[in-house]
Amino acid sequence: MQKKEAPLHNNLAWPTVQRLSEYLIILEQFAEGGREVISSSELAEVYSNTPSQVRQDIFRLPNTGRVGQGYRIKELAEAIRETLGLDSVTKIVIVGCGRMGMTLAQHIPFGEHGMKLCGIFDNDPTIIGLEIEGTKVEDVSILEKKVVESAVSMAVLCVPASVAQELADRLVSSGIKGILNLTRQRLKVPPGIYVQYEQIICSFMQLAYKCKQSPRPAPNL
Amino acid sequence: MQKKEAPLHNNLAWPTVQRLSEYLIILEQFAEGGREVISSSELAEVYSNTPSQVRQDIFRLPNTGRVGQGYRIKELAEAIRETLGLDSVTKIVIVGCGRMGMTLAQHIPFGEHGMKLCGIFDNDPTIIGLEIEGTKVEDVSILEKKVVESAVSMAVLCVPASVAQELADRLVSSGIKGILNLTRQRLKVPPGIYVQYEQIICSFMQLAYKCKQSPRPAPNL
DNA sequence: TTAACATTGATAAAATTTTAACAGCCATTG
DNA sequence: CAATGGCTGTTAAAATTTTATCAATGTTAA
Repeated sequence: MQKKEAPLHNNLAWPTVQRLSEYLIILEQFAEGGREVISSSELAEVYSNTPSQVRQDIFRLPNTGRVGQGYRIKELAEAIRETLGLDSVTKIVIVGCGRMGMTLAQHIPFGEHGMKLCGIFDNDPTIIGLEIEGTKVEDVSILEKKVVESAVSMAVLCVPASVAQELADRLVSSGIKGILNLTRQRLKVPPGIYVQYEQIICSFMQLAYKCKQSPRPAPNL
Repeated sequence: MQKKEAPLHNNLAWPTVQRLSEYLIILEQFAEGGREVISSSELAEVYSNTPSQVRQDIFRLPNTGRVGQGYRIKELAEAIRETLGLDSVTKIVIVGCGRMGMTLAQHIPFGEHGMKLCGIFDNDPTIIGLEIEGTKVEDVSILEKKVVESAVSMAVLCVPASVAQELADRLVSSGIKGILNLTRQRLKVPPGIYVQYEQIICSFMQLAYKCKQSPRPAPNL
């Protein structure tokens, strides 16, 4: 069976993109553990979906698995990175260094995923100047200057909701391409600019819905 | 036009549940601002989808909008809360009070969304005893006892990946129903227990994919 | 060498989700 | 009071996404 040529303009379905990013995390962990090969059914087991869906997701990738053998973990991970656009460095800034911004700055292994943290900005004089994970917090007044200078392409927005739109506008006018929005403010941006909303409270609500489907089980200690 | 009776066993499509939780945040903001009524097209505009989809999502809710008038914001919000299971109090614990756990404890307005934070647990003696937003951090060794006692139904997991599965097991055996997992460890849980994964790094990757679709625009200052 | 086995790549069918269309209702206006 | 306009509830069609199926292929064992 011959693998069809990968289409040049690879347009993946959004649910597929979401799963691929999660597969990548799983693959990286397997790789750390020294595993070299994984089958679609094993990945499906860990991810809690079906082998068929895993194969369908991987099907669009440039990579080739080995029929009868499974996938080389490193090759597959690389193929996912490439497809997601993580093979070349993505420059990022964090806007708002309150509790959440600071936590993200310290918590997220940007470097491990093809991203480079190029700046952290805040307007609080007691925070400006602090060094977090090797990056100094700068005054938000020089945000535009820095974003343009470094040609930053993505921003994380962790400011109070009341100023979120204003800062989004400033980021957009500085040429930013995507915003990861952790505020509860919906943002209005021009076409071609992408906003990804990340509201943990919504995840709670969604989990609450799942939990409602059946009664709480008895403890089993 | 007569509204059909709401089906008793209201089973919503998952994408619908996701959107409803986000609509709720938007509605709450409009309500704060003093607005009383909203139309499907207005909500669609803010959310960036279509009026048709908004109406389709709302269609399954027990609530009734007013034909020709739009939706009463408070009624609609209440209907969403009810449907999502946020009308009765959901008891929650936070497991792991490192940087992320602490940030969540301080950052998330549990009370405003029908949830009650019933405990924060860690194993670090320098952290145990701290009081965060009115809740004392307790020793994780009494986790099971507390979860059973208070009949807690959801947990947030913010521990190192290496101990995530172990703690998930302990939570499950204590009768927990749902886990919001912020670690990068995939969890294995029995059927009927729900895990919601929340990996910010994945949101970054997904945003990177969106951004890859078109080139970075020129700044426009 | 040949047969048995495991597992992918690919396609087709099934299921789900989104979009479109419109009748009916309420408020408002002339 | 009738006509107009705006917007929902509902259904049907279209599009997308998931699942099922199976031929093809490399590996291993007899």
